[in-house]
Amino acid sequence: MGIRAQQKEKTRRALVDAAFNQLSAERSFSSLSLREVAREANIAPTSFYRHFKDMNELGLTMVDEGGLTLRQMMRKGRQRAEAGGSVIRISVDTFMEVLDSNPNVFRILLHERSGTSAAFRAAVAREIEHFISELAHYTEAKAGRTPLLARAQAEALVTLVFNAGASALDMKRADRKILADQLVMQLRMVAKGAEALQHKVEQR
Amino acid sequence: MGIRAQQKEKTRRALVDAAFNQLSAERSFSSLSLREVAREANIAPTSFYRHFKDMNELGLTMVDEGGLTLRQMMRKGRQRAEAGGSVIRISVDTFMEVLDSNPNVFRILLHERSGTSAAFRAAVAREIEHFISELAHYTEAKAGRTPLLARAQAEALVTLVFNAGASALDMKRADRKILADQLVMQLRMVAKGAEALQHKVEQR
DNA sequence: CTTTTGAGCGTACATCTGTAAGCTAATTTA
DNA sequence: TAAATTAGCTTACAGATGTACGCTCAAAAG
Repeated sequence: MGIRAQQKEKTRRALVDAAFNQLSAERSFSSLSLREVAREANIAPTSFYRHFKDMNELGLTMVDEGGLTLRQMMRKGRQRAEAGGSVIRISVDTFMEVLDSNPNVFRILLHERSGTSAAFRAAVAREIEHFISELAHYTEAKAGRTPLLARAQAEALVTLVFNAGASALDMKRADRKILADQLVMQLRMVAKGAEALQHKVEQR
Repeated sequence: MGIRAQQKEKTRRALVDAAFNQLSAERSFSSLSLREVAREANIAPTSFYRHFKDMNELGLTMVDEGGLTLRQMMRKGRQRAEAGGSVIRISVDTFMEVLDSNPNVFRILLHERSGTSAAFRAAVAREIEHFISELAHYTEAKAGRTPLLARAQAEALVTLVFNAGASALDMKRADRKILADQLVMQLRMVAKGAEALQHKVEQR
């Protein structure tokens, strides 16, 4: 890569990082202005356009990147689980750790999931869909679920985890522990319930 | 009520209604400006302040009002269920009807739940808490659940319903039907699972 | 070495925002 | 009836925003 392309990539990263850094509990992506992001990245407002068509394009980039980050971290967690222990417990713990170390990555997904841009909502839905289908295949294989049941179960699990994540963002460490315990209980409910429904189907 | 107070109330309603009307899939409350709302309500921008301290105060009013509306409609649905039939099925159907007739009421709750204002998030959480505790008491009484279990179950149910509601907002009637069926399945999972966990506790 | 390219900059402008100040006119109070 | 209150208005201003336009100057291409 030439010097020029290298520098451009660096600036692009500065823009993405600047935007991520400006996210917080009080600041959503859609409330960021092009000028603010450019300022934080130390470039002139108009130079922004050398990298992204508009703020929308930057935001979608962030959603994609965020989804990828999240999935990679969860995958690492699953590897830990294969060494033994409750899959549910370990997955929840991993998720909470991700939340702790990358809150803004989670924030943009969480917020834009119910945001005002159809493109953003679709992008987030796509990321979440990755989680769901990965999980559905897992339970279909490991627990021998009907595809329909596996899908419903996976979706319920992901929904509960995501939702708990949203609550956790506003909490201190101690309260998160309680939340995590309750989440584990809820996930077990779904697992047990799916099993019961599965048996019902098999009895016919 | 004097003529003056009556007119004032009328204008206040016009403001609230104007704000609700401007909400849509592409427009969240936080993206509305004071001037826009005033324009839609046919008053001068500065007259807004005769009714609300700022947009925040209007928004919190809307959240409270919206939560109340939602609860009232769900209560009516529960009365229908007492005449016989699956509580889960009827509740889901009622919820979908509410969504269809008052999408913007649901939108503000949904969006501000993960919004950037702590006050809004707290207000929405309070409204949701009403649903959860009502439901928890119900299952504690009807199904004899442990308080802890009842709480976790109720929270899971409400989470799943709310989340399905969010997805439904983007769907056409036919797809909503499928979604509703899957939601019913998920709610049954949770109910069955909670039952199973309850038995486990009782066996000791 | 000469030419082309393009990242980043400064200036400029039209538009929108929240809200301060002070007026009007109708209702309410005394 | 006279005085006080107040909902709503007009005017005004400072600040922020997105982005069009044209320049510079270092890197890349030839």
